[in-house]
Amino acid sequence: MQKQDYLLKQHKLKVTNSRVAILKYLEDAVSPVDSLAIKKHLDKSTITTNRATVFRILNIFIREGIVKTVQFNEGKSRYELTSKPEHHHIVCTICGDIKDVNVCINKEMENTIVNETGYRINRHMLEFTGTCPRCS
Amino acid sequence: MQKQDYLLKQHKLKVTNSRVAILKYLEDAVSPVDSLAIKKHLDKSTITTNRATVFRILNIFIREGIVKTVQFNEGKSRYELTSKPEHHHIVCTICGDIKDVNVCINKEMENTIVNETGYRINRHMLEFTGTCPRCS
DNA sequence: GTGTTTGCAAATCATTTGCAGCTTA
DNA sequence: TAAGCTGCAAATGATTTGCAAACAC
Repeated sequence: MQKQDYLLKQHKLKVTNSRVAILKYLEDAVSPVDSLAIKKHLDKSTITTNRATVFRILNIFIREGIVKTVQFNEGKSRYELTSKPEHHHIVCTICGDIKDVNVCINKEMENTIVNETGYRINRHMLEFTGTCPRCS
Repeated sequence: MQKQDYLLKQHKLKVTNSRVAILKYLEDAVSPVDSLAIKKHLDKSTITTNRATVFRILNIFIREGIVKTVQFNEGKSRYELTSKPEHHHIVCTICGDIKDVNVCINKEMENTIVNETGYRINRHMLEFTGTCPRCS
């Protein structure tokens, strides 16, 4: 039994080719991928999946907390595994390349916000925009 | 001459009712608004504007650097004036309420990223998610 | 076997575009 | 008047949904 099968079973989800393949693809992805990239990847393999199915699978994964979305002002969502170590992204405004960055917000900052707004904080998201070495 | 007229002229844009009204609405907005909220606001006044026109105006303002977009994983864009002092947002996952927060990334952090990735940084975006005092 | 998934086609939602008529400068 | 705007309707692109057939367990 593959580890993807195991993860699916843990969440009481049926093990299907598309789901396993999508999980594998997300594990290998070096940056958040969009639904079309997932679809194209599957098309290259023996597994043919419908676009609607890709979205349905992704939404189930999101509901289960396996996947989360990121949006980079592209008018579409990108998806990545929540199990990836916490990180943020920097996007090249010229070529669209996305890299992970490992800086993070400190507790002190969060406390300031809690005091300022009265909100309880669950998550935060940090995104940088700039030009990559090649495009600079 | 109103200050909105002046701003439009500075950018060599013709002064029209819709443009002035959208600028005013954005000035009064306490958090980023979406295209529909803008349209509804205009409908309540004497100015009737087409949805397409709202988008066209917003895109011109973005091109001119008067307005910028923010996205909160809602599948749509929100808009705010770039002239607002630099700030970030915290979004309530329950009621969707959005508040400004005033913490910011420090230089040190940016330097770390520059060294780590080789990217040149133009902008950054910080977003917190949590529950507002009322929903907590 | 039965409840879950999937494919397909149609629907929806945000946003964009072509074109003809109207307005601002 | 001319370039720049706008309305309208149709196009686009991402995502969702209804329904009937196929599949996992």
